[in-house]
Formats: sequence, C-alpha cells, structure tokens
Amino acid sequence: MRITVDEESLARCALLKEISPAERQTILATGQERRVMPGEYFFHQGEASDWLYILLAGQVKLAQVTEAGNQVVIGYLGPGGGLGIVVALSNIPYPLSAEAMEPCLAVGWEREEMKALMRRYPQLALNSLGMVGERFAELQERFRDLATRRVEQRVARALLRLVRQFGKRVPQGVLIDIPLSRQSLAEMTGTNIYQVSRMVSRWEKEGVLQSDHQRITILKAHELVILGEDL
Amino acid sequence: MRITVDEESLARCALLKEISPAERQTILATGQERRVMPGEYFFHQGEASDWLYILLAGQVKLAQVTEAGNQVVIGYLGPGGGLGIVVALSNIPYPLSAEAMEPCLAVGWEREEMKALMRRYPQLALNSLGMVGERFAELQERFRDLATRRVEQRVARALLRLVRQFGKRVPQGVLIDIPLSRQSLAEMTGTNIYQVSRMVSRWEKEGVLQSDHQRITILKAHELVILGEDL
DNA sequence: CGTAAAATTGACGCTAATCAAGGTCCGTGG
DNA sequence: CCACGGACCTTGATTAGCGTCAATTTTACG
Repeated sequence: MRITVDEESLARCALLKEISPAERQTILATGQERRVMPGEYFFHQGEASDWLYILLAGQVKLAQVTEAGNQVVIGYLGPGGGLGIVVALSNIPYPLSAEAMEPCLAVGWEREEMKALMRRYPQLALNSLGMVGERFAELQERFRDLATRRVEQRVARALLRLVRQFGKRVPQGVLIDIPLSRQSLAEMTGTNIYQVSRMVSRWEKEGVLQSDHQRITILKAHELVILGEDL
Repeated sequence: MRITVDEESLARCALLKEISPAERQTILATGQERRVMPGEYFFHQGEASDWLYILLAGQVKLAQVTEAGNQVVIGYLGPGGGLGIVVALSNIPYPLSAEAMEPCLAVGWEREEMKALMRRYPQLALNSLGMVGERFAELQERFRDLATRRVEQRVARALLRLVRQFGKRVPQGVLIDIPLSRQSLAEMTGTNIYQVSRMVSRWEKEGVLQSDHQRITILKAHELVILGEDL
C-alpha cells in the first residue's frame, strides 16, 4: 500500500514517532488504506475488535450507545489519532463505535499483523501504550467530572477541552472547529439538549461565547475556566 | 531481587503470561520488591509517574481526589494487578492515588528500565497493552453508567462488579471480600453515603443482600441485575 | 417557498444532594 | 465491667438541581 501523505504528518503521528523512516515505510506497507465517508462507521460497538487504525485525515466521533438508545460521546479524534488501539490487543469487542464526521483516510492493520509488527518493532508497542495512557487519563478526568460536578461546570469544561483539541484562533476569540450540535454537547456531558441550550444561550447573552450554525466560538475562555471550577 | 512467590501466581499474572520462566526471572530480577502497609500509598495523584508495579499480594484502592476534597474511587486491584501501568509510558503524572488496604507486596520497575525491558521482550509490552485495554473498557462502561443511569442502578451495578472481582461463595450467597464502607460505595458511584445507606438498607429488608460490619453478601444477584437495568 | 431538523424557552415534577439528629458498634481506659 | 469517644451508619425533612414535556421559533436545504 502507498499512503500519499507527507512525511511530516506521519512523523507527527504518535504511533510512529521515534521510528526510522525506513521502518515506518515497512510498517505502513503492511497496513491497508481505508476511506470512510461522513456518517459511515469504521466499526460499531460490540463487533470483534479485529482491526485498528491510524487516522490520517478527517474527524471521527467515538460514542457508545446504551440499551435504551442513548448515545454517550467518549471523544473526538483528528489526524494522527488511533482507532481501536486501546482494545485491539485484548480479546474484547470494540467498546464503542467510531463514526466519520468528515471524509476520512486511515491506515488499518489486522490485529495479529499488528501484534507481529509490535514484536518486531517494540517501539510501536511503546508508542501505543503512550497513546492509550493519555486517553485513559483524560477519560478518568471526565469520569471524575461526571461524579462530582454540576451540569453547568461539566459543560463549561467540555467546551474548554474541545478548545484545546480543536481550537482555531480567529479575530474574536477561539473557534471550536468541528460541527458541534447541542445534542453532542449533551452526550459528552451526561445531560440533555435542554440544559445545554439554556446554558449556551445564557453564556451567549453574557458575551462568554458566540454560537452560530453548529459552530461555537469562545470569546472569554477565562470565564469558562471559572465556571468550570467549584465556586 | 528474589520474590518468594510461587510460580503459579506469577503465571496467572497478566503482565507475565506467555513469557518463558527464564525470561520471567530476568524481568523480575530487574525489579525491586516493595512492601506497603494498609493506609500507606504506592503513589499519590499528581506525582511524576516514575515507577510501575505489579501487585503480588494484598488489595489496593485506586482513587482520585478533587480540589474540593471529594474522593472518586476508580477501582480496586488484587494480586496480579498492575499499578501505574497505564501512564508509566506516557510522560504524564499519576492521575490517581494508589492506597494499600491490606499489607501489600509488589514488584516495581523504574520507568526507563521497564521501557528497556519492553524493547527486549516485546511480549511484555503486548501484555501491558492488553491489561490497559481491559481497564479502559471497564472505565468506559462506568463512565456510561454515570452519564445515563440513576443512582439506584449505578449502586446495583457497582455491587455486581465487585462480586465479579472479589466474590467468594459462602453458604447464603456471594460475599464481597473486601472492607466496603458506604463511603467507598458512594465514591464509586458518584453519589453520597446517604443515598447508598438508604438503598442498602432497603435491599437488606427485601432480602437481596446482607450487610454486616463493612462486609456485604449478595443473596439474590439476579435481583440486582434487574435493578441495574433500565426498567 | 416549504419541510424537516435543530434549538429555544417556560412550566412542572421527580431525583438526589444536603442538613440535622440520633443510633450502633467497637476499642480504650477508668 | 461499664463508661466514654470516635467511626460508621441510619433515617426523616427540606430543597436545589435537573430531567422531562409541550409549545414555539429558528435554521438548513431541497
């Protein structure tokens, strides 16, 4: 397989760092290219976790669905992010679904193949552990938020996390550069669209942020920081 | 270092599985024995994650503390469990504290040493990834619980998880064989001791379980399963 | 221009957090 | 042996926070 992506973006990818370009090529050659269109899925929760991917382009939403049909958004991934890395090495099914939000390009490896690669290039395994560790720490932080903070604080903090991950500087402030519905915000923070709508409206009135067509721009991040703390 | 623990229990340890006894000895020889008494800590949240451990004997509680001083219990570990495995490979501080609940014996490795071992024995890294993956999936399940279920359901499900992990068959049912205060149950489920107390009392009246001196015995697990689902 | 999806807003009622008061169990020391 | 203090637990009353429903408005898009 030939991935037509510049070296630079591959070097930035956490999975392939500290691996020589030659080895990188060998590793990529073993993988398969996969393109996924918006609304389609890389995989669904509950399926056997036979493949893992590195996202090269596009945005992906990671979400769980409960028996009652409620979605819970675990997070978003951008280029360089890993899909299924967490579980591909344990024999458990995917614990969540990965949905493309934009046209996506990824490299995928079959589980056993990746195991073989990792045995051959241990740095690959170390990098995976690093990636998983960071994701784990973040999930733990969000778990704590859910266990101890009120809805307003959780929404404020969710926005700040999104700023960190997808923030683009614009004249007025920082734009969260993904399509972000009230629904998604609610699913990230364990509440419903009504509460989220109320808060966003109020913050907009107060000049803290600006909401327009599924795009939110943060004008006064420091205000959100304060709101996110326990008073 | 010589660990005076039988081969059998080492073979059961997820980190060392599929590793030859000879290699296992080399790996263990590189580690350092550490004993920790009840109430003492392997490490505290926020410290540099320079060490990782495999627990050989004893029980450990993993918990976060919020700025407001509230604890959030992430989980418990028994023999064979890994401490700090999740983050020891990423350069982030420990995201939680690990407190011994019984006299504990563990083997510890310094981060760079473990990296070297993993490069030499890639199976070690694969095993770590497997362990982390399982823990990740469980945390995600609990995250979803917190986001979508009511307190009663969460407490019921927490008890069922504890049964799976620490259940010992006794004549009347299944004993959860760790000291389990109302406080800890509350900290596991994102609520407070009052709610937990009410529920446990009610379930005791209904004959679902039996509570006595920080020990809980489940008499009718199927009832708890039903309570844990959405009606 | 019309339809559907997304967002808003107010009203209502339930869930769960909080507060207060008292109880039980246990080890320690008089 | 019994009294005392502390940790842990229980229970009721109160209230704040939040989820839910209904009605309406706004926005996207064919």
